[in-house]
Amino acid sequence: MLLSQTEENYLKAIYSLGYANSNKISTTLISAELNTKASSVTDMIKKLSDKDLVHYKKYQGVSLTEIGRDIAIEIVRKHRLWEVFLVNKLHYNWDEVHELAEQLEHIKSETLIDKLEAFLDFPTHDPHGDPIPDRNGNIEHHKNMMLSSIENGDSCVVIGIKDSSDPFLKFLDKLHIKLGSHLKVVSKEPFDNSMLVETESGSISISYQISKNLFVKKI
Amino acid sequence: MLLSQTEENYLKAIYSLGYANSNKISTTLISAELNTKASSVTDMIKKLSDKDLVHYKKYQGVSLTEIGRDIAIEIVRKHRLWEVFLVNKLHYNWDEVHELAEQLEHIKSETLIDKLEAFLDFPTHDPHGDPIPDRNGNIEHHKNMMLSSIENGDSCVVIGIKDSSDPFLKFLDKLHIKLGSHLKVVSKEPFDNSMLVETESGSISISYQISKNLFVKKI
DNA sequence: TTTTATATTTAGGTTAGTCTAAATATTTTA
DNA sequence: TAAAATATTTAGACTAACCTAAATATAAAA
Repeated sequence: MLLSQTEENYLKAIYSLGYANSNKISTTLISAELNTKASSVTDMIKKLSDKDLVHYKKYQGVSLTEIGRDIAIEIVRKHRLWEVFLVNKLHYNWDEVHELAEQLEHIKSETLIDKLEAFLDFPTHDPHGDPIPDRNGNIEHHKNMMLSSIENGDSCVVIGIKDSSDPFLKFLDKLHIKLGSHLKVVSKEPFDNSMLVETESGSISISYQISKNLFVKKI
Repeated sequence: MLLSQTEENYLKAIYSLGYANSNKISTTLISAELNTKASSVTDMIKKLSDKDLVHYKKYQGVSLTEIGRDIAIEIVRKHRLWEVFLVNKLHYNWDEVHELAEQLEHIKSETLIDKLEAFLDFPTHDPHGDPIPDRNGNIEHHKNMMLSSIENGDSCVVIGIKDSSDPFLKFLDKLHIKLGSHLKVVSKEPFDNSMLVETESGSISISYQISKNLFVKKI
């Protein structure tokens, strides 16, 4: 199945939207994700449906077929492995790599990605803590524990970022919070759900906005 | 100047055709190089001319402007650095990397290629012996000495391949000839211009076809 | 449950890059 | 140098991916 970059981007968008939302994805959601118009999405969806990559009934939204999902996961795999390359080998910062990986993920080759994976020593997670699917499309599920759900007095390690947008990552840099950072919840403020947190470099106040976008593991 | 992949490919084609041929490149030559029709080339040339990337007068052929050549050289730089990455880091064979580099050379980034170059320890030549332009577009000129011009009894080292096509590279592999190989010309056959050559792994007969596609340095 | 608001699809148009076929230049050959 | 061959350009058409505006379907509110 030889797909255009655009087709691949649609599949990826439907895949990632399927996580946050139910299984049926609306035309408008996709158009928002891809910065296109709803009518363009309808066009493309018909095409993808003809190729049996999505299930589609007029006005009922879309979902990925098995083949469609396999392809989407492969693109995610490529994206995340390239991100590891850019950060670990070329020394980019974690907030600089997304756009570049969006380009690199579309490079077509039977062998490239497996060779890259070996070269990188089979990493399991990308620089934002997101799991990297293996070559068969198996992908670890994020345990859904956010910093916001940690109780007073408990400690945890940051293992992932939910919102990997540029400004959020830059903000975390400023707070000296990164993957692997140890955090101890000192107190929580019921009024605005903010929390006082002890980090390696001192105590800081963290808003609810932030705390519900950090994946953590209790220790 | 934000160019499409197609535009970049036209510039690259004109640049590399300009080497073998005179400075004015014909429509037909370009169409042969890019596997398109002459009429398509005319269309694109007008577009590139409007952008001041080529000099063009109807029926007179094209040549690159200074800007056009700068861009072409940058693409060549990207292509060759990616080839080094694929061979040195991902352990591809030298005959497997061209197509992949054709894709990778179009990745758009202000910083990527310089970081890649540093990561590769500033290589000066790609896996086929072609010189890598520096970031200012300076590129070493191949001294034009081919194996075919070496005299009886003289020795040389292979420093480059003129025709880097897949079958030719595979053939060299079979003869155990690679960059750095030492060759001694034992005798030349005036009839068909073939030559008897001593290599590290024995004596072989080399056709004129082959000998005029190998760049060498006398030792 | 009817009306209103919103979402989705259809119809028709645009641009980049390609094509074929026809028209026009240039070059070669006689 | 005139005729024939070849090269180049123009004209008109196609596809992918997008758009706007209008039409239709679904969902929400009165």
